[in-house]
Amino acid sequence: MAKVKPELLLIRIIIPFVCAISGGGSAGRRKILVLHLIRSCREMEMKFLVRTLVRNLRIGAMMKTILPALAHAIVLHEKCSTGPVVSLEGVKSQLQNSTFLFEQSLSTEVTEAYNVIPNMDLLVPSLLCEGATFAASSLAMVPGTPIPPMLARITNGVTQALKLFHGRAFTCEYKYDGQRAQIHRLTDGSVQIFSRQMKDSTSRFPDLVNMIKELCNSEVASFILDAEVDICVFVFDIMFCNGQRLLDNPLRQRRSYIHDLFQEKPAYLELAQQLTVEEDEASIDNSSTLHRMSSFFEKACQSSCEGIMLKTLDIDAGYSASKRCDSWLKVKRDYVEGLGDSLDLVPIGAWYGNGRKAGWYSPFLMACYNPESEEFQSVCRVMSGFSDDFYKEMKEFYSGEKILPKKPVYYKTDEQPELWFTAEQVWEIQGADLTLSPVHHAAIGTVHPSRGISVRMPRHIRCVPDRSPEDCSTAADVASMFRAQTRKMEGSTVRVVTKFIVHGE
DNA sequence: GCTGATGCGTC
DNA sequence: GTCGGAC
DNA sequence: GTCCGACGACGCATCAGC
Repeated sequence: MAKVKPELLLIRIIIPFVCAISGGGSAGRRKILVLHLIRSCREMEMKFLVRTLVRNLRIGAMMKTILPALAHAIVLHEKCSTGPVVSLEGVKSQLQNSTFLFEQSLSTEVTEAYNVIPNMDLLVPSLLCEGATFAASSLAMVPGTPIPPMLARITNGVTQALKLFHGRAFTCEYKYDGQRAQIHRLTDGSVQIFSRQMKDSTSRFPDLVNMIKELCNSEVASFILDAEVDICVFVFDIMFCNGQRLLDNPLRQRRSYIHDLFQEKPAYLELAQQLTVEEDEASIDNSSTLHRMSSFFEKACQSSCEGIMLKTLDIDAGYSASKRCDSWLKVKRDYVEGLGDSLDLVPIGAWYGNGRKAGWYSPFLMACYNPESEEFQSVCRVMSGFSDDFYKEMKEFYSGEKILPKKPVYYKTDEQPELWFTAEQVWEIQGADLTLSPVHHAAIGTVHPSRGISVRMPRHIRCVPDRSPEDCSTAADVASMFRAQTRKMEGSTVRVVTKFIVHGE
């Protein structure tokens, strides 16, 4: 192969090459291209080329860095275009004196604007046009451009939540187990739906689009709604309505706008189930309030919801786009002590960690025990809930004799960890739900012929000391927990038919 | 045309 | 989604 | 307090290779 003379690596030249590679034998051609790229690298380029290829740049330059820089650029831009032509150094020294504070405030404005409308295609032109006079509020919300959804803070129980909202009116809502959907109606009458990550997912919900068009009142021009969608649409907030930005209106007010937009259609489009606690009831000493909240939470869980949300109604009750806020709290079943499904599992293998966990084991492969077949059957991987010190301990503990040369026949799993361990310890693992798994073998053949059981969002809670691996959770335990869970779901809600068939793109 | 691997997006 | 840790 | 990077289970679409 001819030696490639190192040329400047330019993204605009490389990308079309990469994109063009597809079809038969493309893997080989891709390999050659990467080889050429690597040969063309100089100094630091290799590091970032590789990081780019594995899609993990790890340079810590997120919007927090970019946005102030953008503000800085705008100030420089203004200076250069309005004042006499001076050297960049001259501009910089000027800035340090008079404009420094001003630049800071512009930076705040830019950041604020970006939080609400994270769209450079809108932000930059507006900045160039308005320059130093730019204000976050002047960047108009546009239906069709998603805004980052507001997020909630984790709370470990109804009592803690009530304590946090002491003296303020608030609402409790079911937290439905579905997908977050931001529903936009544009002035031309079309409807667009965005996911939690602000991806356009309109095409995945064709039936929902039609229903929205059908159900909203004729005088409605445009809106942006926040909702959870599973088989029904549960609307819980509105951020924009008929040209009006509602982000700063308190939730109680925003809610009234929702009522004006639609009639509810049970099992198709509903407002989220809710319970209101008024200011004078919102006291930690008020046992009646606590009781109402607890039973509301119970009811939510029984209706196959994940738990409840709590939101202030009047005070600090705006819609804070993209922020995880104290004005929205969530209480999930599995956060509450003793309510979640927790399993005692045995680490039977592990992979080597990456990045900041390089040199440690992460994740670990966890298994339950099946005494009948005398097998350890995998349940899940786990990488969350460990302290750095714990990783160090485990690196020392699982070494030497405790690392097996190959997978024992009585370990059952489709996973292929880099290392197999002898069964030694028992760890308590907590998760949100149990699921049927295509890869894990726990209780395989009992609740499903070819699938085992796994656990959603597993995390390590603690080590269970003085427990022999054979005394961990059994396959039968896991199976019965799984059955209990599905029973609960069938017994409660009126989940009739799937109305929103999710289509691929 | 089928199938296993991979990527991507949901939680 | 969860979590611990760095800042 | 906030942010960030470690990674979890799954289902689906797409692709590469036979």
